[in-house]
Amino acid sequence: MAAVQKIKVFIVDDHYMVVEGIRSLLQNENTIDWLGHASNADSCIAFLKQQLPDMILMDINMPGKNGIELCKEVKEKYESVFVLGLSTFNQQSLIQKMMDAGASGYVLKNVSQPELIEAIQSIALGKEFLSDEAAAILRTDDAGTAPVITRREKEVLELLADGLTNNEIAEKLFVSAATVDSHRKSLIAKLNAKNTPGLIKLAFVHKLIGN
Amino acid sequence: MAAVQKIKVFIVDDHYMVVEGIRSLLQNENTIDWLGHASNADSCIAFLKQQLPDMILMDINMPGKNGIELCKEVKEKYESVFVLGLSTFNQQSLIQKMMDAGASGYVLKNVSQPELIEAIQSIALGKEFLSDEAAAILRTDDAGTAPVITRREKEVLELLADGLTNNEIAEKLFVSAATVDSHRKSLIAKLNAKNTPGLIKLAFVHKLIGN
DNA sequence: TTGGCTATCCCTCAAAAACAGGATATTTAT
DNA sequence: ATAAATATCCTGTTTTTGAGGGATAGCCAA
Repeated sequence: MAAVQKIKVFIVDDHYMVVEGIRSLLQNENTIDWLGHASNADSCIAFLKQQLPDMILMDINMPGKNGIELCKEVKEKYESVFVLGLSTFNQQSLIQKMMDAGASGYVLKNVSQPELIEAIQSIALGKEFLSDEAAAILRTDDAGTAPVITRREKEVLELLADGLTNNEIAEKLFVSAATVDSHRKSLIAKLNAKNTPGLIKLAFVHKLIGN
Repeated sequence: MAAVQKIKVFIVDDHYMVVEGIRSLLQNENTIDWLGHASNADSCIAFLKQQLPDMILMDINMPGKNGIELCKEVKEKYESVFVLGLSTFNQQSLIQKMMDAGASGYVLKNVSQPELIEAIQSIALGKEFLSDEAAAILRTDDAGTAPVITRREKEVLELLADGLTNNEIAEKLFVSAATVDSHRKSLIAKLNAKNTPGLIKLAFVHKLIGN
């Protein structure tokens, strides 16, 4: 199982201390070769034009273009490069989006050194790797709870959150108040809320609105 | 300005890679002495019973007891220990809360090595230190928007977010519905909301409730 | 000690939302 | 092509809210 060729990894993370931490976690691992790091998506893309790593460890939460978009872009242009998502957050939706974007794995930033190395080595062999916690979250999945709302419902939801009444929303969307009301009702039903204030809270909890 | 005595620092952060990163950033700095790290508030408290550092670098976002509560506890028990808050997030309310809790400084996790060292050294001299970004945020401050709500209002707010009506909340809190209503109204006034759904959104935006 | 904030309670009236039924086109997906 | 989901509109009744008021007692800080 001796490594004939080192796994060339590149890091994208806007937190220098995290980059340093990863470097430190990997520096004594002789199957892994550290190519460098970028602190944002654009630098990463620029780097890839010069040199191709085997794998990119990619933070999901970055200012500007986030990890999910960057991952998509990388996989489109450089199909052979594996991506391992890194994040502070263990949210089902994030993990799902990252995997959908073409990532081969996902680990939380509280990952241990052995687990990180295991992740990198598995992925280099073409496998998928989810940290135990991430896998658990994907399983525990709120599949049933997963709220799927329509475009129109989302519009109404946002306006409700802004404090508009049915009538005001109706005017804004050029439909009748009854229509708005029925969208509201179906939102309440879908998210299993008791009323509109409760709906707004659940919308935040489920990340349907944010900001 | 040669250091007669090294500054003894201790780290509390649940992300091992961040701990490693900080260690790496500080390891060649001979004015700083690394005492160790804890990955949660309880371990930190346990450590302090044995040895007192000059300063604790403390992550704000941790599972269990968060950095703000931990900071308060530390400052109550060990007044002389300085606390430097660390966070991914540059939110006005977080920074404010951390400083109110007794922290001597706040830096974002994307801090550079020189800035981190400068922060530690300034704080060790008894000064306050805010990273440029953090300071800017405190200034840009939504001073007018800064929502200060009372304990009772927060209780009512949370129950409203859970979808309870005035009457239901009144029963739960053993007060009259009119009382609940007046708390609700003052919340709406304080947060400058248009109605209850809008209030819930703003409560999330201002981090008065979460989850 | 005095003034301000908090928490509590009360009132009215109109507007809005919650609840409970339906109905009918138009997409969308299988 | 057909079924399911979506978007639209309707009519009721009951409950809650929003927007005005105002009042009292306790507590804390200047």
